[in-house]
Amino acid sequence: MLDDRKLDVLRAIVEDYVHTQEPVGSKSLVERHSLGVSPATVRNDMAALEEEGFITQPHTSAGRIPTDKGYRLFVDKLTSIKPLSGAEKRAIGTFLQGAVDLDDVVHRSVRLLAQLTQQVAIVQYPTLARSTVRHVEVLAISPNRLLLVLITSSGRVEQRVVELPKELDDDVVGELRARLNTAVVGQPLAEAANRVTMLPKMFHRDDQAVVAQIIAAFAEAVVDNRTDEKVAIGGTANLTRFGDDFDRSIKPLLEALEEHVVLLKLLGEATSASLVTVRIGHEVPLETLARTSVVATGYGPDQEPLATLGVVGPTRMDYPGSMAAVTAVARYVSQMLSDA
Amino acid sequence: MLDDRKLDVLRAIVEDYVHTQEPVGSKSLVERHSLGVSPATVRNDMAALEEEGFITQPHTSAGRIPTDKGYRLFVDKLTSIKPLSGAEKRAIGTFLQGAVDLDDVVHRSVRLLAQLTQQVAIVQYPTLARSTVRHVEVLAISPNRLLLVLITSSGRVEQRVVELPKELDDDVVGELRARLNTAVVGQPLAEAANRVTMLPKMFHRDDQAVVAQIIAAFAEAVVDNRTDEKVAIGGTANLTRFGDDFDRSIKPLLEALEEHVVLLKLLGEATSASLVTVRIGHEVPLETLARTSVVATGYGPDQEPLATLGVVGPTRMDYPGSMAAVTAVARYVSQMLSDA
DNA sequence: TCTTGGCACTCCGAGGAGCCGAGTGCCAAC
DNA sequence: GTTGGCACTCGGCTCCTCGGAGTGCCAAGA
Repeated sequence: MLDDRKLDVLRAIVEDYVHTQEPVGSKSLVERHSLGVSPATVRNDMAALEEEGFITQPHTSAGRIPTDKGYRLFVDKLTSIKPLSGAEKRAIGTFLQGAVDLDDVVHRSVRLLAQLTQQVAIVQYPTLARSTVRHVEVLAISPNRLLLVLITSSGRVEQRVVELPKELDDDVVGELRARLNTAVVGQPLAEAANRVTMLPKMFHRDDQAVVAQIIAAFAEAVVDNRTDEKVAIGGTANLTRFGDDFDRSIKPLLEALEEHVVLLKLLGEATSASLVTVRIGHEVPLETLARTSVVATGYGPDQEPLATLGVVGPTRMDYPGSMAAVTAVARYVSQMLSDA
Repeated sequence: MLDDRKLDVLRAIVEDYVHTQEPVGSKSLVERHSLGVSPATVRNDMAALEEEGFITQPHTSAGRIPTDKGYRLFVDKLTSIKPLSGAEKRAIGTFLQGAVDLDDVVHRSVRLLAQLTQQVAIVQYPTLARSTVRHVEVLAISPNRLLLVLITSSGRVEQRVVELPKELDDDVVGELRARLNTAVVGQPLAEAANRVTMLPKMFHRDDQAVVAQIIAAFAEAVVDNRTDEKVAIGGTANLTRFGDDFDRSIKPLLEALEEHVVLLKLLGEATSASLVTVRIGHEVPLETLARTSVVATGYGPDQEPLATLGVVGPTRMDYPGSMAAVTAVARYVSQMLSDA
């Protein structure tokens, strides 16, 4: 039904349309690609492809543009991730080199990704959920104020200030620190909250109320999944490059970018670090973004996907290039996290 | 030269134009405002105002629109900051209530500001430069890795991981922590770096090299002014509301929003917390943003402006409203920082 | 001297006609 | 199955017209 030449035609249409952003006709197609057949033949193939729903024409007597289904086939079957140029690889290395902390890594990654793909880039912070507690610190920063610092295996540092109803002895603070650490260090965060519930009982009766309060704050800091919701965004200026027909999609996209919760839905679950997920047009879980595609992949140290990163752009985008950039950046970042 | 009525006319023009976004003519002006004179008279005044450069007409036989100079006069002389409605005040309170840490405060502020003004909001993180050291913590998080945590009076927490060439005794770490704290607690950050230079000499000869390295990392973390450059942005989706003629300004603005360094130039120096700065059109320090205005003010605990926050929008914006929102949010945030 | 009504003039922008060209579908021939 | 030919469609460009909003100026009135 769809022989090789028809697929070639589809591929050519996608490539041309992505490049020119204009409906592509049979004549220009045979001119720009050496298909070895005449425009009339291509027209026949196009009719077949349209019949199958892979392409469509904006109006009679215009060229064809790919449908979401067409892009889908293109991504699945007709292209492979194109390797990055040496220059690009080097750019990734130098760009990410010299990041001083997790924050820095994330920020550099978004910028890099935005620049490589000329699209909007999104990088989710490594989720706390699957990482473990590396250290907990308890500090009295003033007589009736305590600072809890939680350091995770993914290099993330969470802090929380706790107001105390009464002053706490240094000894008690020290004891608390020791007990907290023995209880939770090495534990996954999900588990940590459970491990500390019994701690207050181990303190002197007079202190139990206060300690319980601190522990509660700690548990909250651990459980609180706001941390998972943290994302960095870059390349919004590229939105203007999408131009013309995509204009009306800019607003909903900008709105989505502001709502981190929505954004994470866009990115989707962190998939294995080596797989890249492509969602095209209506496959995106937001009706308002029907003309938008998302290319994303998971990343994290030791092949374990802790978070997701990716790019967002018009359905008419350079899929091979984006997929290559996304996977490459994910690989580099994962590696940096493994080292750290 | 410019009698009261002419100023009234200018005010009316600005208000109408901001409201309708269309050039305003003499007739509609007398209809919508009770100026007590005929359109012909208004026309004469308009001619005078145009002569002086306060208004202009996009083309012959169109209404008038304010020039930057006109907005300037409007902001300086013709309007006062309009008080927020009770609902808005309450919104500010509830919105900022329950912020758990500095990060949270900043993010909530920026969202709030964007929502109140329906424009793009920018909030700079409190600069470290003028705050003082509240506490320094030194933690061995693994045998040859140390974590430095720096807590500032503005509630900000900076951390830095230091790789050690050799293992350090717990005693030494403890000593280092103690010495560091006595040396720098209460000092302004700018001073802190100087205070620690002599510290390594106070340690046992064997440890001096390692300690020097740690101290260097500490000094770097303190001096490093990347922290000043941190800003939060919100309300970019509002960009699409500006519409029509502002469209071509969107791209440069988005680009500026991505470059935090540029952004800070936009916001300008942190002024006294009670003063609000307005930059109109070409007064903005970026030629590409000639159709853009910035309303900003400093904020910080105890009337001391540590950072700047504000909104960015088209020159044709609601200045009184924006000024009110900016000052109100700044006041609330400052208060929260004082409490904390 | 300022204000007002009147009047001629300008010019933008909406709406419509007409043309051009790219592109299609179909058909008959190879 | 492929190709050239041909009639047809229709969007977009240009050109034109026309109405209306708005102006500037002037002469008369307060």
